[in-house]
Amino acid sequence: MAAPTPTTDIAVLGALSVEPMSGYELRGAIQDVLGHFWSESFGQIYPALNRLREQGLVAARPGERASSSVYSVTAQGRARLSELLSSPIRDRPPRNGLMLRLFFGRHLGLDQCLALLDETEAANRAQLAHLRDTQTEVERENLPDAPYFLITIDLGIRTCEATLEWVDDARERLRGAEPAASTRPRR
Amino acid sequence: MAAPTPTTDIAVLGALSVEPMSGYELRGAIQDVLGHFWSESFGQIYPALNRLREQGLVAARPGERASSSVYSVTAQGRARLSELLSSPIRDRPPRNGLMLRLFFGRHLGLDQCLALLDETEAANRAQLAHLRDTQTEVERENLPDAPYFLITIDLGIRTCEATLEWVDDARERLRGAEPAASTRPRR
DNA sequence: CCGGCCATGTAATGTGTTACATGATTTA
DNA sequence: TAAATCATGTAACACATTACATGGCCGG
Repeated sequence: MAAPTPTTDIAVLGALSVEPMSGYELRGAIQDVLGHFWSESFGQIYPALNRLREQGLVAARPGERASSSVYSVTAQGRARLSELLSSPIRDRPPRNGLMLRLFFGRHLGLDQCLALLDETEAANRAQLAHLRDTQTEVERENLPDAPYFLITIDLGIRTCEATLEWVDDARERLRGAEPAASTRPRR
Repeated sequence: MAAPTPTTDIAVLGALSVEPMSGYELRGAIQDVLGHFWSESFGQIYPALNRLREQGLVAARPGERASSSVYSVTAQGRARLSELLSSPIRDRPPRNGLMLRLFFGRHLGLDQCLALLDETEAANRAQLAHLRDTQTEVERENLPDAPYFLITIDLGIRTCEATLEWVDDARERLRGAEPAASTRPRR
């Protein structure tokens, strides 16, 4: 029902411009490589592929498996991609659940705030490791897109690093602000 | 129509717990103070306030103006806030339009990529200045919430700083990768 | 031969913004 | 007195996820 929006088209045309693949693989590729700043679900991808095919922006050829298709970008599709990339950026307003909870953390309690910081640390360490792996892989492959891929990865890495430094600092600050709260027994 | 979700309730109850205010002021407060990580529209706020009032979580008293109400959190509301703050975080998957465009920046062209970096720099400088102002203000007011407010502001500042450093680096990298493209006259 | 992955697709549902409608109050 | 701001609220729309449904293929 929901006609996918132009932004989904950018992700789909862009990913297919790097390498032709099936809708299923497309989802995986977007998750793996663009996962730290983008996401697409099957509910968006399949309708988008069909629509883009009807518009002549992608071409489908039978895949190895009977039920699968391999999609590739047509010349028109490349033109459309350039056009879409120039279109104004309209991001949804931010909604960061972690920050919201920490902001009102006084009502949550010190222990739970520290637990949130622990989770954040773990998530960012994992993310950082994944980004470094991807970085190494991209550097090895020597694609024409490499400089562009690498700067986006670099921002991800810097953001993770800044967040990890912040976690350490935030922990100390919260412990300092309410020294006895976490160890005080309930009377 | 759309029943506001629990996350809106956190923002509304949390903001009102700091200081009672009208729905209109609530929007402004969320924009000013939580704006770098959260957002609520009137279409969410007003239905939420009415629902929370029916549930006895907030109380409304007439404001200075005839058509306005000042909402404050009740004891039940405070309990509910603590509960909501402990609920699992379910963020929407990320969708960063800038990163998406830079990732496929080869199809956009060097000049437009550099323009995107310029916009990013300007936006982050402005954001950083605003965060520093807010930081100073919070430190001056000496609220019990201050430590929690300050750590969220600090993450914002660190993220801006990291992004600004990244912009410089990204510019150099892109210029180095396609040295002649930006100055080459069209034949 | 069965569990898990590959593969496609649709319908229902949730979530949230934008646009619209209305009117009081303040300020220039 | 006109424009801007304060103030509340609803309806329509846009966007995306989740759940569901279906079936082929492969390895153990």
